[in-house]
Amino acid sequence: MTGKPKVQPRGYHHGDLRNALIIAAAELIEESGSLDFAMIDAARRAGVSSAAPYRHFRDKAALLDAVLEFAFFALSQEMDAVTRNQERGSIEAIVALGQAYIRFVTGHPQFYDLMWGDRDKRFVDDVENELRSSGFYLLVATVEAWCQRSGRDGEDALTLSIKLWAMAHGLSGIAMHGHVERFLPQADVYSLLESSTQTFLEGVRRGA
Amino acid sequence: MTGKPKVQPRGYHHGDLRNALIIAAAELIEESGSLDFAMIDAARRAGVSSAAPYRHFRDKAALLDAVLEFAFFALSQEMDAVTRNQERGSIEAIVALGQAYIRFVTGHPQFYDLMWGDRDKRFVDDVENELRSSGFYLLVATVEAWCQRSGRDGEDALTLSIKLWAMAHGLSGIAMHGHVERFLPQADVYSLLESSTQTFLEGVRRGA
DNA sequence: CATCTATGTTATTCGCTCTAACATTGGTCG
DNA sequence: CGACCAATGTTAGAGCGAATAACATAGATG
Repeated sequence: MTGKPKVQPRGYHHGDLRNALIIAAAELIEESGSLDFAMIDAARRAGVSSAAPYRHFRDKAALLDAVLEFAFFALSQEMDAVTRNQERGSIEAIVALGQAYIRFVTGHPQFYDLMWGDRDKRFVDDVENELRSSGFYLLVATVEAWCQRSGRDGEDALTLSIKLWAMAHGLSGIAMHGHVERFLPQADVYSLLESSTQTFLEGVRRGA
Repeated sequence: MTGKPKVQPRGYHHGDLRNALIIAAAELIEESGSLDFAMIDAARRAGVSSAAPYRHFRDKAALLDAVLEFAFFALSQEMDAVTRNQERGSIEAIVALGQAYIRFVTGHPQFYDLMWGDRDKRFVDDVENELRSSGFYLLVATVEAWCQRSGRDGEDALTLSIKLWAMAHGLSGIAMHGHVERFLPQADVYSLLESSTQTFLEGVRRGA
């Protein structure tokens, strides 16, 4: 997280316990497929006692928040990577962003639960907002470019982006719960997003 | 749930404890805004001891499943009610269904967490699928009617319905997390859905 | 090198889920 | 009609995990 190199001090003091705990928690979440891991297991995995984590995190929710921050960072990284291979302002670029979103979210269902689960438990701090926005504004910029290229300068790129985000987000959730398989066994969620996006943007072009 | 009348037996045996617990749990979830209620509180609220619930539910997850079933039932009821006031096969009918979905989901965020949270904890039984489908097939029927009216008989109503569901579902989640307020303070989620739907269906009409 | 603070440990408390063993009662069948 | 028994309730308590308190160690700093 902080970029410090991983070392093996093995002394009384761990040296990088905070990050070790975040990684341990993320692993436990990934392995169990649930957010209900035991604090003591994360501690054990990091090689410390059950009380040690509380020097770095006020409580379990705080550790989960750190994992959440990590997840948002990873997501925005992947979205960022994807835009590099796409022509600026093309429909393909917009589709690729949505597909990256779906790929990340369905590939890490536990992170999805963290990111979109219970709202109240989470202190929606600046970091989260910033990271979340960084991914979102990538989409906004792409949509703005598309508007210009399509001669629809008057269009509100922000509103359009929210709607496109909703499409990708909605399809992710539906796919993750197996509803795509259930109702459209022959379809896959990535092509659903592609055709949805094309249909929608065609509607925008037509001024609807 | 079972339709039995609510009575006041007040004896050693409760008489309708199973339903009383479901209601108590739903209330606690609603009040606390979280799924982490204590089993003993639900029991207390129903007027029984802490062990009594386990005669009716194997564990807490089973009680949550019952609440989930109730939530799906309530959702499909609301969607059903909405179609009655709409012209069959109109865009308005489709929009109204989506808005009912959003209204239910954002109005009961805790139910949303139940319905769309952790997948593994939940035994996805037939009842859930049936109820979930009953709401979904309401949409499918409406979309089919719209296709006919719009002279687009060849269109796959099922695929279209999944995409429309995704729009409503995605907007719900985004709105619930305050992102609509954050990014589009002057907008509201219901009109976003309306314009999204219109744009999308215009794209479909154009054959995109 | 003395000390101070960050970070770790062990021991413990507390709350909650779930089970065990026992109690009550309403329905059923001789 | 009355004896039984299955369903449904009760109290007691085991066991787990979160969080805290009191104590220990060591790495940094003057």
